[in-house]
Amino acid sequence: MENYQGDLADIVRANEWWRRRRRWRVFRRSTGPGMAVSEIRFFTSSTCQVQASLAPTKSTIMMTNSIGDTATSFGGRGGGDAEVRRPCNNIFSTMLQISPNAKILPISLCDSTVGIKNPSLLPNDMISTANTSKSCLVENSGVQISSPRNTGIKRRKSQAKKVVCIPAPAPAPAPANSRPSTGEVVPSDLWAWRKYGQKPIKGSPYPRGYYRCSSSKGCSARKQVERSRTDPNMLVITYTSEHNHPWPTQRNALAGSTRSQPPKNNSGSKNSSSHAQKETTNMKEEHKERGENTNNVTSSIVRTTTSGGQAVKEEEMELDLIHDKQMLDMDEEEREREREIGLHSYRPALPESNHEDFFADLGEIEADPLNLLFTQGFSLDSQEREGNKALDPFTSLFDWTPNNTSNTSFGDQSNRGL
DNA sequence: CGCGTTTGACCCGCGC
DNA sequence: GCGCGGGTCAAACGCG
Repeated sequence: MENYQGDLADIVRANEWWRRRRRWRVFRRSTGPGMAVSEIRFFTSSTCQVQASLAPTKSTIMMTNSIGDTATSFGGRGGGDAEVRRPCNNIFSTMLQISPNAKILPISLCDSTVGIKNPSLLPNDMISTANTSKSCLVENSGVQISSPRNTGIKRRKSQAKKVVCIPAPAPAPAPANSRPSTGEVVPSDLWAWRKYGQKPIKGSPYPRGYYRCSSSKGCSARKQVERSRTDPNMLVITYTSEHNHPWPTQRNALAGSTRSQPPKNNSGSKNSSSHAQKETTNMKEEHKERGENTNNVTSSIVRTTTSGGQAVKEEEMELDLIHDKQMLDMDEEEREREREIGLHSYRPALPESNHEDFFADLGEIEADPLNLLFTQGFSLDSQEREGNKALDPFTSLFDWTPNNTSNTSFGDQSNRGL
């Protein structure tokens, strides 16, 4: 019960994030690169309140919620006012809207000082507070880079890396019929990862898991997963190296995801489009069986420690890929609604220089099963979702209200071992 | 058989 | 030089 509020916040925070990503895409296309987010933090709950007051020389937005989390601030220039207050009776209902007159300086979402592409654009106080973000608190100094011991490349050298904070799924109890799990419950992403090690980290009660990409042989991409020592509710995922292969159109059969899931209620479908859905269905059922309070949602608060913007681009691609697919899957009416909303909302921006390449690259990305995972929840209105629950148990994950939070789940889509 | 996790051992960079 | 701590390897084993 202690995690209750935090989990709710996680869900809504994730919702906000995904919402924003979707809108931003529309927004960028409709208004050009003039407006971008300078800094944002989300502390939301069942009731979201967003206020924006944008003075000619400085803008400030305050967000408050019903559980006492506060304070989102933006800095920048421009004029205009915006105020949005709407109840979050559904996690998809919350949106942050800002006057189109607002002009906000561009940096990446949840960047810390090391991630801000152009810190000079930010007020000093904002830079300093970025490091204290409750929702994205990472120990920058703790990130170290590894390289194969036989490559001759020295370890701990600075190297492209990305640090992603997500709300940590509730630790999954080890299944009775298997070896106990000692690792994290890692939300799936679009790649297939194979765990190759785990180490206890000094000063942290939580071990760090080491994963490498198993989507393609020879891919040097790696990631480390650990709970934030400062905020155990957050998972810190550090990506290192780049994938040297295209996006997997289908995740490797069992890669880091479903092996432990109880199986086979045999819808029989083995096609790729049902894969993610199958995963989440299984995981949800698993949680149901355990009677867990599973409110966690995969969120995405991204920060990068690279300077060239490449890593950011990749991360944004990962996430926007999902959005794009969502857009494709939306019916026309929904898309129209998205466009309208998009004109009055904003989302974090990529570094200005990457806009063109970024969108160009998007075209090369293929659909991924995970898209479907999100698409269901985002593209249907509540009535439609209600009607689809029977077909897609996962859909109900997103049909969140303050009254039914005890049976939703999202985060625990990785296997038992993590 | 292929792919996954687990886990102890080993390697290596870094600080003292 | 030495010890510590983090990163990786690889054997053992599970699962489909």
